[in-house]
Amino acid sequence: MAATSPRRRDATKTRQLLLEAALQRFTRDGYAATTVRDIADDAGVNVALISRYFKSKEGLFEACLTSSVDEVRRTNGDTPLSRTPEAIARQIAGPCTEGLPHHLVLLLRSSGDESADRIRLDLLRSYGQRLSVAAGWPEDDEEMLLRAQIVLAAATGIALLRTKSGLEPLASATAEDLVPPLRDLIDALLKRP
Amino acid sequence: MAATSPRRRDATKTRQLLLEAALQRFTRDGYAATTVRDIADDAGVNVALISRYFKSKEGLFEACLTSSVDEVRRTNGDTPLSRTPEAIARQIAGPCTEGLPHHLVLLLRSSGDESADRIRLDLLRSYGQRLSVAAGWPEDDEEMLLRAQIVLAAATGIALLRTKSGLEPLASATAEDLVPPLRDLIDALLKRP
DNA sequence: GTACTTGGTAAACAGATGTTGACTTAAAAA
DNA sequence: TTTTTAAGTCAACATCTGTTTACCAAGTAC
Repeated sequence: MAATSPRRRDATKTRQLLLEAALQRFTRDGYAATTVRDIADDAGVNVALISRYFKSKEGLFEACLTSSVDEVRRTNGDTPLSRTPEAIARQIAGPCTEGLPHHLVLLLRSSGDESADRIRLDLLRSYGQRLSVAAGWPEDDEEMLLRAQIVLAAATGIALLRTKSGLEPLASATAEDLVPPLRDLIDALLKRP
Repeated sequence: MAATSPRRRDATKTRQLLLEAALQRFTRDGYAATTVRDIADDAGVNVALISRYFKSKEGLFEACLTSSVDEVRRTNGDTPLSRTPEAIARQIAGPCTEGLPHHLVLLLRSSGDESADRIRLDLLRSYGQRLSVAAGWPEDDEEMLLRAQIVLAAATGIALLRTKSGLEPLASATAEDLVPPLRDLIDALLKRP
């Protein structure tokens, strides 16, 4: 089957549609406030297909989470510290204007499921460590790890506050607006003396 | 009725019990994931009393929100900038060890209700403004207001990450651990040149 | 003690929600 | 064309959730 002739019935395509719709809903409204019927309607497919392709609502949530984790890893993978403020600013500010979901915000959503929580924790931990190391600190420096995690927390907090409350001027600040303060923040927390 | 001889049937007392239980649940699990039966069980009272004393689940949530807003206003009311890091650190770190709810985290919870969202937004806005002014900036400085709101976002992000994910060392950092990085963060974002 | 007010309880309700199984139909294989 | 496989639909289910109503009982006033 050539990629140019799309089947009218395409399992992978509808799976993708469901994943994207779920990503948006879960990120914006959280796990509990989102119904499978909402997601299915957004995707324009039948509700029963969620159970078919993802086994359950929780399965779909986990799929969203891993997809989001991959995206974050891919986007901010090997950014040097000097470019971290821009990377974070783009991560925070970019999606809001493009209608895409905030990957960082999804990381704060919880289904109460244990395996989902582990996925989330793994990313947060490794990302914090990467940040600390990128700043030029030894891997086992607990104090700097704490500071790196505070940077992470700040980034997620900003992303969340932007989407949840229309707090101005934060809510509609552009990536360019966010870079200078983020640079100050990151420098203050991670810069070597 | 003397305060020393508690009535076995005390409306204000059970109202308070419900409020405290709800505060804890809403803060920890969010609005949608919390059921009125959970709250009633925690408080050790009948479910129907929620509708009686707070009209509805949303009414109870709003009561929690205003109570939390008052608490935040009372605690961090007129703190000068020099003592802000300690105040925030205590706000973030204190409750976690005492089993009390994180007022900052509740501010990120949403019921989808409009009036609740306005309460939340009002506090965030005024708090951001107060922070900017406390740092010695004119009230209408948009750029500094943005920076103040980023401080606010960082604080809430930290509080949220501490409660939601067991991200170490952030999750079990004491108030004393948090003060130095928070001071660096606040100084970097708000200090006059 | 009796009447009355009020705090509390229990059961039932209507609607929503996640999930399942039987059925239909489009596409591919024969 | 006929058969077979897979994608999608539909309706029902069991359960959960917020709310209401009717009822009970403790405390107060008479």
